[in-house]
Amino acid sequence: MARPREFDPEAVREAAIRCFWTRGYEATSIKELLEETGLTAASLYNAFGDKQTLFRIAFEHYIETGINARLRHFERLPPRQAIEGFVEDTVQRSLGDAQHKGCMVVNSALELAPHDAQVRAAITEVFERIESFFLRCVRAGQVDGTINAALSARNLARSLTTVLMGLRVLARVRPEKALLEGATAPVLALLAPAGQ
Amino acid sequence: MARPREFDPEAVREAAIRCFWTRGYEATSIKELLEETGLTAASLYNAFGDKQTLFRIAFEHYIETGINARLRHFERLPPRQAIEGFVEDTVQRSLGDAQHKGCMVVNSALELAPHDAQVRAAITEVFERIESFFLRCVRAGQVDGTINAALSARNLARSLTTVLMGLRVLARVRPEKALLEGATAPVLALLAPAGQ
DNA sequence: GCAATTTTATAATGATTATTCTATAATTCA
DNA sequence: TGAATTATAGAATAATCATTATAAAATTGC
Repeated sequence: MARPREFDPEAVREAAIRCFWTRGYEATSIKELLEETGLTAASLYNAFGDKQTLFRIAFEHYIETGINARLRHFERLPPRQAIEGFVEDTVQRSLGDAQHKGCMVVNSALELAPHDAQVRAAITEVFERIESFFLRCVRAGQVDGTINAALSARNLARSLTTVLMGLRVLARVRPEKALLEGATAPVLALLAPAGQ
Repeated sequence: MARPREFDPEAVREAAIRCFWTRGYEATSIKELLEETGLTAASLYNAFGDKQTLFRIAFEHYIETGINARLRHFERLPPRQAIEGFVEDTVQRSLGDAQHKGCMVVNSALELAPHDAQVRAAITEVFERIESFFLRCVRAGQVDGTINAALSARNLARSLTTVLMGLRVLARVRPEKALLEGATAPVLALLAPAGQ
């Protein structure tokens, strides 16, 4: 019933993710977004509202593809392997991240969460989802004997979540293999049943 | 030999720390700094150079008082207590931080380190200092029998450092006592010698 | 008290910020 | 084909950004 848009909204969303992920929210200007997306200001505002709305759209999609999809993937593995796999995958991603972009959720947790209730709510949800992923794995592993049943499952899950966040911080400054792998080793070793 | 300045440079530095700590570098405007310090633009630029220089001065002082002084304090305790004390102190600080400002070093690690080599160098130094504090404590504790000697001291130190960073991230979003204390418990329990 | 020097206050600077206005182009339904 | 609708391009907007120019004020050594 009207002129069709010339751009692909998904490609624009991906370009927005690249911008906000690399520089953060404040440091990304509309000008940069226009250059990266190839849109004009009018098209971007017409299609996405304002900068804040575009960020939220990009952020939600990052959470879905960068966090939720990964959790669903590792959740299918046996519990001990699911935990190790998710942690090791995070280390690998950090080491392979040539631009040191880190994790967009962790970055936003520091830049935006304290001053933006909506972003904080989204991040809280992510953190709780990661914690409960670990919690389910630990409990299942304690049942099938692959994880030490003497430890508090809840605290272990929280500790694993915390290590994950800490890795993302360290990696933005010192993305060194020995450091990141060394940091995870004692916590992963802690999972081992008492006998072994 | 000339007109004396009317302001106290140390008070200005403290005001700058408050601004940059609360909002970060980019989000803090010169206007805010002038309001918080009570200075005029001419005075601030005359005395401190530009925004970047003022940040560096504030940041260096934060590192000295907020990190180095604390490390020196806990370093005097017996090794196991030094580790536990430093970690628990960090948890307490996070819980008592009504504005959720977090740690200025961790905040800057994400906002500035990837794009500012000088800041990255300062933060790398801090992270290495924390790691070597933990390393000295772990080794001493393994010698005096208060820490499990079967574990890799280097990896334990790295793990403790990582947990510390992770706490600062979590606390900016979910500053809950049970969460932060629960997250540290397994790693601190890990230190216990095999017998106990 | 005067010259020299530095700090102040005020205003102005040019650049960049996010956002919107105007007009034209491209489509669909009738 | 024409009316309605939406997308585009390009320029304009007002606000804010960090920084500096100008000139008056306050001190010291002489």
